[in-house]
Amino acid sequence: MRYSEKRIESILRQRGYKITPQRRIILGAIVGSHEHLTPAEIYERVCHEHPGIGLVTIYRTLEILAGLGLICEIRVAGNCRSYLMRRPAEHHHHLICSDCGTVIDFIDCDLGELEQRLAEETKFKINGHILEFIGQCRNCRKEAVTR
Amino acid sequence: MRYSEKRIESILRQRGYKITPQRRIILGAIVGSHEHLTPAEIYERVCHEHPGIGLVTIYRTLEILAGLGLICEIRVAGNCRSYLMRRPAEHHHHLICSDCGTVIDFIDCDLGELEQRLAEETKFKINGHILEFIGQCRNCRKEAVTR
DNA sequence: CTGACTGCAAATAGTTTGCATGACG
DNA sequence: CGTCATGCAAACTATTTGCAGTCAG
Repeated sequence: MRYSEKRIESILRQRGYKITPQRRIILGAIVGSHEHLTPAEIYERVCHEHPGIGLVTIYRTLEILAGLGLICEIRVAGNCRSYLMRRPAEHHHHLICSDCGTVIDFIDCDLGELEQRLAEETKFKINGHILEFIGQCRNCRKEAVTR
Repeated sequence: MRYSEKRIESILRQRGYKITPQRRIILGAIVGSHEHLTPAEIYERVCHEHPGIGLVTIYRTLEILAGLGLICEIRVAGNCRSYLMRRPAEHHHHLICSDCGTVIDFIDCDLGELEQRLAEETKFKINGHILEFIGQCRNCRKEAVTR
């Protein structure tokens, strides 16, 4: 259950954003990938189809999409962010390999009770949460052993 | 339950690191604060006591301390990291205000079962997790209303 | 003494902004 | 056609690295 490209375009149009070839191409790259992509990675992929596209445009497009909640932004080790198609309603989390950077998604977590308690104690209005497990994936475990 | 300055110095010495005045001052700043501090914030605080100390030295010291697990590194919105005294054994998490950046710590979470299930399913060796709730703190909620 | 540490300056990485040109609607 | 979007260049922020001088042990 992810938004289709068409669906996203229509949402953008509704909000008054224009559908430009660049935005189409960027969207295509994100929709067509199940991985997390950094702006730079998207840039590389997209250069083939549309040389001359600016990295800046990618940053700006990602910002809009993330602002509308159509993609989700995560922050991984190092200093860069990475974006991923959001699976709407399907709130999800990440399991990240600290060695190779592989990211696996999972959806269930049961934090409602904790969230409610925290909200009461702190008077925060809680809008969401980030849950990431960090570890070593199977491959990296093997390598670590044989090394 | 946090490490004392003395304790940290002795750990550093054990590992072959030298105890320099700069490291003492940096340590003092972290130990003396219950907030999360970015390298730049530490720099500012420390400048008064020791003008001429280099931001670089702070980065390098924080790297060592985090590497030894004596402080913990978090990544907040924006592109910067921030460090905090670690409370050893007292695994903790964050509640972050998306408006003003305030960070509140909390310690309990009950993810053991989920962690175990994920480990089985993915064959990861899970070493830890990051759990952060994002929301608006009481003050920022008020401001948002009156604005 | 000597290797580890410091601080400067410069390099790097990621991201943002100003601005003139271009194109969607 | 007006307004928003693009792409270049330059600015900015956070962080890292090279190097020569300095100091803890």
